[in-house]
Amino acid sequence: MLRLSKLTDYAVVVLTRLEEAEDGGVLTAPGLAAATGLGEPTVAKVLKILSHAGLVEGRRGAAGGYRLARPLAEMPLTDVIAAIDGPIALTACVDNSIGLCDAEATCPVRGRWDPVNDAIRRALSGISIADLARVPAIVPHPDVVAAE
Amino acid sequence: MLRLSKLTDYAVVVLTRLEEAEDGGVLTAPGLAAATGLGEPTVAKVLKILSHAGLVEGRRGAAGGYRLARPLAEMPLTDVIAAIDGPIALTACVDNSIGLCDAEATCPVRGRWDPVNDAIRRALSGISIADLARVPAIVPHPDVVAAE
DNA sequence: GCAATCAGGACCCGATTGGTACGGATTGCA
DNA sequence: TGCAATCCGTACCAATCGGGTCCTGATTGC
Repeated sequence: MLRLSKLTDYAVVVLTRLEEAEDGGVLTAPGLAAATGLGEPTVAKVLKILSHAGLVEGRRGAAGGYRLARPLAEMPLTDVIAAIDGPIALTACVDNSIGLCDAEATCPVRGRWDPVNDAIRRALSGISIADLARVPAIVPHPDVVAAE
Repeated sequence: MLRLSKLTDYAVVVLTRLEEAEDGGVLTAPGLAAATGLGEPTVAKVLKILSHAGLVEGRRGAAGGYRLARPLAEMPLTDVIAAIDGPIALTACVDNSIGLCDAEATCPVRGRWDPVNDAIRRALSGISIADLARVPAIVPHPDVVAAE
C-alpha cells in the first residue's frame, strides 16, 4: 500500500507533543506516553531512534528527558522517515546500488525507479513536521457530514 | 522503507514487454515469463491483477493471451500502484476514513497525513509507465565508475 | 473432443514489523 | 556517598503481511 511504518506515525505525534511543551524544559518518555496515549515502551523506542538520528536530544539522569534538537519548522518530513523507515526508495534496489540483487545482470528494472524516487523525495522535502502539526487532528469526514 | 511491493515492479516490466511486442497480437503468460526472466506463476498472478484492474485485456482459449488495454503513455503510474498495492495512502488510516481504528476518538494523527498523501499523489500522477520504460535499464553506478 | 490458455481462489513459507524486556550508564539530590 | 530516576543499547518474541506456488474451473480455436 505504499505505506510507511506506524513508528513514523508515532514519531510525528511525539515530536508535535514535544514542541507544544517546549519552554526550555524536557519531557520524559513516560510523560510523553501518557500525553499521547501510546504505550510507554513504544514511545521510548521511538525517542531512542529519533535521538540517534539527532532529531531530539536526550538528557540522562534524575531530571532528564527529551527536547527537540531544532524547531519542527526546520525539520523536514524526510528526516523523520529516513530515521525510522530508512532511506526513501520505493524498491528494494536502492537507486543504482549494486551487489544486492541476485539476478542483477538480467534484472530488467535496474535504475528504472530512480525518477519516481526523485519525484517523491521532492514532494516530501517541501513538507516539515510543523506543516503536519498544523493540520487539525480531528477533521469531519464528508460521509459523516452528509449523513447528518 | 516507504517501499512498494515487488509485484508492482514486475508489473512495470511486464507492461513494458507487452508494449514492445505490440503488433496487434497477444502475448501469453508463459511467453512473458520467459521474456522477462520472472517466474511463470508470478507473471500469471501479476497479469491477472492487471487484467482485473483493466490495464490489460486477457483473451482466453487456445490462441489467447494478453494485450495492453491502452498505450503506456496514457497509463499513469498511480493506476498500476493502485491496482497492485491498493489505494495510495501512507498510513493504515486512509485519509479520513472512520471506523477502522480502535482508538479513533483519541488518535492524535487522524487526518494529519492527508497533505502528504496528496503531495505524493501529485508527484506520481505526472509519471506514466512509458516514462519508466524510457529509462535505460542498466545505468552505470557512480561507485563502479570511480572504481575503474 | 482435445489442447491451450486465462480466471479465480486457497494455501504455505519466509521476512518484516510492532511491541516487550532486560541490564547498564548517567545524572541530580538527599 | 548512596539512592532514585532517567536515558541507552541490545536482544527477543509474537503477529502480520507479502511473495510465491498450486489446483480447479471456464473459455476458445483447431
